[in-house]
Amino acid sequence: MSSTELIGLSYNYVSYVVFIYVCEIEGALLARDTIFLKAVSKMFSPRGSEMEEKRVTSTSCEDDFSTHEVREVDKLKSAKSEMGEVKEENGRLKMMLQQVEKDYHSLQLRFFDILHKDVAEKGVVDSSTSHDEIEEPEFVSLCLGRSPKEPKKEEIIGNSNKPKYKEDVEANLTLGLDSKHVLLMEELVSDLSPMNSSEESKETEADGTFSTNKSAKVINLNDEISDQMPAKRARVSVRARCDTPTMNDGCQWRKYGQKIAKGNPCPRAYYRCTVAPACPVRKQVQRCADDLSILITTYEGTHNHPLPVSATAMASTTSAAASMLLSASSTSHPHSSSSFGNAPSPTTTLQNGLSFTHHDESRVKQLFLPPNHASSHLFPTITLDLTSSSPSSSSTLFHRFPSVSNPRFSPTSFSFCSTEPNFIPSSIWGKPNNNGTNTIPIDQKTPLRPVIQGKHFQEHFYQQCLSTNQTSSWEETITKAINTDPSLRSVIAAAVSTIVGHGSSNCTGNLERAENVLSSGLDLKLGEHLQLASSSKPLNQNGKGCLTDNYFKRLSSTSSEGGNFLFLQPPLPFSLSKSSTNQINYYIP
DNA sequence: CGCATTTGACCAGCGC
DNA sequence: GCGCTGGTCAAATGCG
Repeated sequence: MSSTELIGLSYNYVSYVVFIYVCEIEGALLARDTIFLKAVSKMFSPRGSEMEEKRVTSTSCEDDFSTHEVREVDKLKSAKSEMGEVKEENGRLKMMLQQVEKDYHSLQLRFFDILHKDVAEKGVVDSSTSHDEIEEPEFVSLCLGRSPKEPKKEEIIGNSNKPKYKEDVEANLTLGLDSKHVLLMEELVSDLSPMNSSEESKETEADGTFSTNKSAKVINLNDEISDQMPAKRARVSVRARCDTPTMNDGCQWRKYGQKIAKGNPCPRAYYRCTVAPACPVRKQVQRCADDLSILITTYEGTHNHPLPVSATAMASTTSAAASMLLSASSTSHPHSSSSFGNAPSPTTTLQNGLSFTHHDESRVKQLFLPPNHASSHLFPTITLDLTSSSPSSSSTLFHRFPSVSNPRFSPTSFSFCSTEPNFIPSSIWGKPNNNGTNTIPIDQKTPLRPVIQGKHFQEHFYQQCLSTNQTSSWEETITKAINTDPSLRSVIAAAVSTIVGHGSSNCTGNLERAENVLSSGLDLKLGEHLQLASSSKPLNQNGKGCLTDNYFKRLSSTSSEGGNFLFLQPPLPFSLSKSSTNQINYYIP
């Protein structure tokens, strides 16, 4: 693994941390606001005028009154002091938030710096490298599965150097649940829908309309964002062992065609999403020719409607994969596009999560053809391999799709390892109904994306992530990866120390502490974190916030208790494996 | 009867 | 230009 990938991994990792961190602080700020308002309302409550009345009417009982008045004045004073404390706390939290953002930004810059250096070095080696692609600043998409940004989007932001993420966070320093806040949260959630990084489908554009429900406004905002996305349409292909005709991903599909595709005796079925009438999302389902127990599902398009909760796991997974594919396709072409298909070429492949690998063509040709061979000429395709069970079965870990005729988009493969033959938890994709189709109704009680607001979003968001019940594998994967690779640990430790280190001037100490945190096991207690992040009672009995303190204690603690490092899990576990080739992967048995 | 699926026809893109 | 292939359409069919 090159330094770039290493930094990329840590950058991605740290992005999760920062996101959670910011959410924590925002939650704390909201809580402080509540206290502040309470204090103010206490001051101007009817009891105040009641006190005035008493002052006038109870002149005959001056002793009683004076006692009572003193009591009320004391209360007023305590309320004022409380208000002052809250204000101070607010200020501190704001400062901390700004510091985190600053550190995050500097980390980002460092990452880009290293990345550029790395690419430049490779550019020297490979003279055929396209400079345009080197300069393409789409690495940002590594963050939280976000999509690459377009200059147009940056123009809107107003500062091309400032990440949108930061801008949004800054917008939320107003502490209000205003539209900006909703937009931020909405954007974050919308990134979890499949293929949001891809452009809106032709159908949607042709229709020019969206659903007329109350979510239309927010969806249009998303559409505005997706309209700014690059004109690439990524496809996400999921390979999974599945006995049923289709994999239940939580969405509702209608079959509209079936074909016998070349190179595979098994027919390919075509489905379109029917959750919303005009939803442009399609999927293709085909059995693997080599192993009939493996079902290959290829998703394409962007949902233009809120997703059922049961569909979010798959949606977020495919979205993240697509984002990484799109960013990788823009950043890796210097290596992949030059000679792929003709000579043993160092084809960049996102394999087993975040590592890169190189294949020669002879190997590539042994692997199966993609279900969408022809379309892969047009669209970049990423494969999430959910079938592998061990690193030794490397032939099934990744499958390069030979896109010889058009090397522009080298299909990319992710691999998710599992020890169970049919490991996809029913909690994620549910169970197919009798006829094998997916007819999971949208839970009407579940708040859909457009109505998720502010703090409630956080809870909802985390709950959704938690509901995927995939905590352990990803935690274990990352934990083990970090434990087994000292260099990775160092890089992440450095990144983490950048974030948590602002409280101390001792950078070395921070680094050391962060390394200790990492080596102590990175026991990622998402449940605990949820408690923290979504707690409706972030204050202790004194009315002072303990949330942030707890957070920092947890973050900096090196005790064996674990829970010392918190971050958001991705929707599905990205397993990392170590193979014998020149790539460095991480594998969790 | 309504809805979902099946299946042959049609179209577009690509390579030769 | 022709043939191949993937993708979609829509009438026919099946099912509850």
